[in-house]
Amino acid sequence: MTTDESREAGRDAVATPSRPTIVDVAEAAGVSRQTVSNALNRPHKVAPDTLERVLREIERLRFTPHVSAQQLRRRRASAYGFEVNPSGHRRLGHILDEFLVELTVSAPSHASHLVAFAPDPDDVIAGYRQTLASGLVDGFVLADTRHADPRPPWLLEQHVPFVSFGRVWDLPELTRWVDVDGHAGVLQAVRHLAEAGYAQIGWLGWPTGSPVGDNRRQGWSDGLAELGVTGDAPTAEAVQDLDEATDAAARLLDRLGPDSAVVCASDLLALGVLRAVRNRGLEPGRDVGVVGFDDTDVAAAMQLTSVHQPVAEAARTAWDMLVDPTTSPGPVLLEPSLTVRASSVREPAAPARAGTRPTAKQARPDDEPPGIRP
Amino acid sequence: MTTDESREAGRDAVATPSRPTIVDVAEAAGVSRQTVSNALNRPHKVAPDTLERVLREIERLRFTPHVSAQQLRRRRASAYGFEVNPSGHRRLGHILDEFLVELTVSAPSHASHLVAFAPDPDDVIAGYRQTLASGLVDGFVLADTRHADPRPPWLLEQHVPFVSFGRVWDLPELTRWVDVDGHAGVLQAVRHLAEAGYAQIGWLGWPTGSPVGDNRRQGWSDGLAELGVTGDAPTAEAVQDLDEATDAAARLLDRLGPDSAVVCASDLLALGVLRAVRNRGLEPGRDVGVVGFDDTDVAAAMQLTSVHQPVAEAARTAWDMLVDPTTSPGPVLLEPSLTVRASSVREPAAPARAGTRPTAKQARPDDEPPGIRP
DNA sequence: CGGGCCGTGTTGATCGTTCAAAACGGAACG
DNA sequence: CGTTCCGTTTTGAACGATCAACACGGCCCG
Repeated sequence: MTTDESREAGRDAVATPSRPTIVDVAEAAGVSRQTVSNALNRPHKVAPDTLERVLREIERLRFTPHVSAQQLRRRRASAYGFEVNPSGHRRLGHILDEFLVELTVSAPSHASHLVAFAPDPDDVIAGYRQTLASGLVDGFVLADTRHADPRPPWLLEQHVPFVSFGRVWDLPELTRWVDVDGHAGVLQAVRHLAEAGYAQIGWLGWPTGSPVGDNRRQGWSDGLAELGVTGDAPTAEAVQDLDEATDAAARLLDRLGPDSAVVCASDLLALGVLRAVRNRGLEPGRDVGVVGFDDTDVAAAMQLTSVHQPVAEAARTAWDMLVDPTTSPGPVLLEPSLTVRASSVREPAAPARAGTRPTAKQARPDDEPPGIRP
Repeated sequence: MTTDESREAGRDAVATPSRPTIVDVAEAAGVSRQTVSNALNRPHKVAPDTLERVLREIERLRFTPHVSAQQLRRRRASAYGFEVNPSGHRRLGHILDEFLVELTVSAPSHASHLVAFAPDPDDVIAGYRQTLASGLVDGFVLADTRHADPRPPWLLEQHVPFVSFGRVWDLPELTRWVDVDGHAGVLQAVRHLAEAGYAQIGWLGWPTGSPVGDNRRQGWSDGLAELGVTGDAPTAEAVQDLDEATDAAARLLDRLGPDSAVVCASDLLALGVLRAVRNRGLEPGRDVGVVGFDDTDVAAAMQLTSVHQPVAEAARTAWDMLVDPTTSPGPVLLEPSLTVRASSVREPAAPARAGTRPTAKQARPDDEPPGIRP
């Protein structure tokens, strides 16, 4: 057994600390390569005692199949690309970073992994084409889908598997996406505020035209309708800028009566409200209820009640739709939950307390980082 | 040429839209496989006219080498693992997410790519071992190194290539890391505040014992020494919690005179100062100077001056150290810059203005997100 | 009792590329 | 004119796994 000896020697010697291959396991277990392969991939086709013997040797030799070899032979990478965006990553909040983390966490349970890539902003499609053509990935997970997004049509045309976190707005016939129901989230917020006893509930959102923003605003007006509010309630608009948001919030507060509350399309807008409230010597929560959206770290830091997106669940759903195209092909709309903090609680002494809505949840201690992280 | 015909037919037919291989290019250019391979990997070993012909065919057929096949034959993945942490990702700020993005952006220029993985928190090393054993990666990029971190010793013992973003505290002999000079950053902050005219400069930091925090605090005391302050200046401590930070800041403000400023070990601590300042009816910047650390999105939103880490440069440096072990083996300590905003400017009318320190930079408009991002 | 079938295991071919070595043709040289 | 050498190109083998097909023995069945 020259091969055997040289291998064994090689493993012990300093020269070649090479990993064991399937052949090493086969020889050790006294079977052929294919049987080892079957033991891992089709255990039911292997006799029980043989199976046990092979698995024992696999364990003993710490054998792990070489992914590249598998990819080559199977003609499948079992990997998916995820675009990370070099620009715009200083946005408030990091839902997408969180989504990437959760995708990564769920990857092993689908025998897959995630490859990050950063396409050239001037030709995004080229980045996708290149990543795909190299055989590095089988498909993609899209996020941050926009109006007139070039990616979904191209992927569809190329028959490339993909899912999207966020509705694919331009292609209604495309159902392979998972999103968070912003409308429902804002509705919860309105109900919660009404229950907490605020007399009037205003809206601070983005200028109309953005699909996400319009959807959230609809949740607010539907919530008011549900409460029996008939006339038009006060609203204000601001783009994603704290100073503008503060000004808009101030105007909104002028038009709201005492004991009012404001629901916002984002945590940053809510931050503007907090600031405007404090500017006139009032206390968020006690005097004016405020609810944000996204439950970012800023919300946690500022004791801001906010609509929380179930990102981990979204990631799991995305994997399901991606790797098993037969099940759950349809769109999935996840219900967000409300993380209640001091900004929507009127009694100042009591700590943050959850509403009675089934989906409302209390801010848990581990929402805040436990230790010091620089 | 049966092979040729079937291939051509396969490409046109709906059945097999398979990617072109190196053999297709070879046949089209009238050379052998190896020559095509050489044209891409050793162009100098190919006759000029042949080279041109081959490259033209590569372009025409849109040939891209199959990464898995390369990895298998080269016995090298040209990929590196990056651990993403499922817990604790709700920390304030997202320096590490940003670092991941910048790593991804720089990856292609080193003919490499990044694979995200999430090890089991109960056995982190197992996750590293598994990822490595599968041949998916050649090494790792570490981040968030801690005291008593098990990863560096293990990687060293296994002779696995790695670099670290953040000093490897326990192994002084290990030099393969890049970090941001917190000491220098705080020093800049102190100089900037002194120049802006604040009479006294206090420190709000974490409890002593954390290497990062102690390093930053040292920058503050060295800065005061440089200014000729001899006695002990006021300091306070708080863990990473906004309420605690606010209380600590209030105590600190009691001990500081008028026209004072506070330098903080983190943006969250600085947020506490902002709050404490406003609680007593004062205005950050005009009445009390405040500087944070990390230049997170919160800092931008709250108009907080903060020490900015050159994350992109850190990522590039990390790649250099990782893939080319001959050059720059030593540790690299990068100089942060100061992003000046309203919280450290005394005249209320004037917009944020940079100090005269060469590394101080003004907050650029694109620090804030341009559009609406939900 | 011959043929088909089933459970189990083996062998040859293959995925697409690069390494190692050999082949080829022409120029330089003794 | 034979030999050596060099630049260029080609051929065989290998990386480590899986697919496809087949071999083998035992069992059932007509």
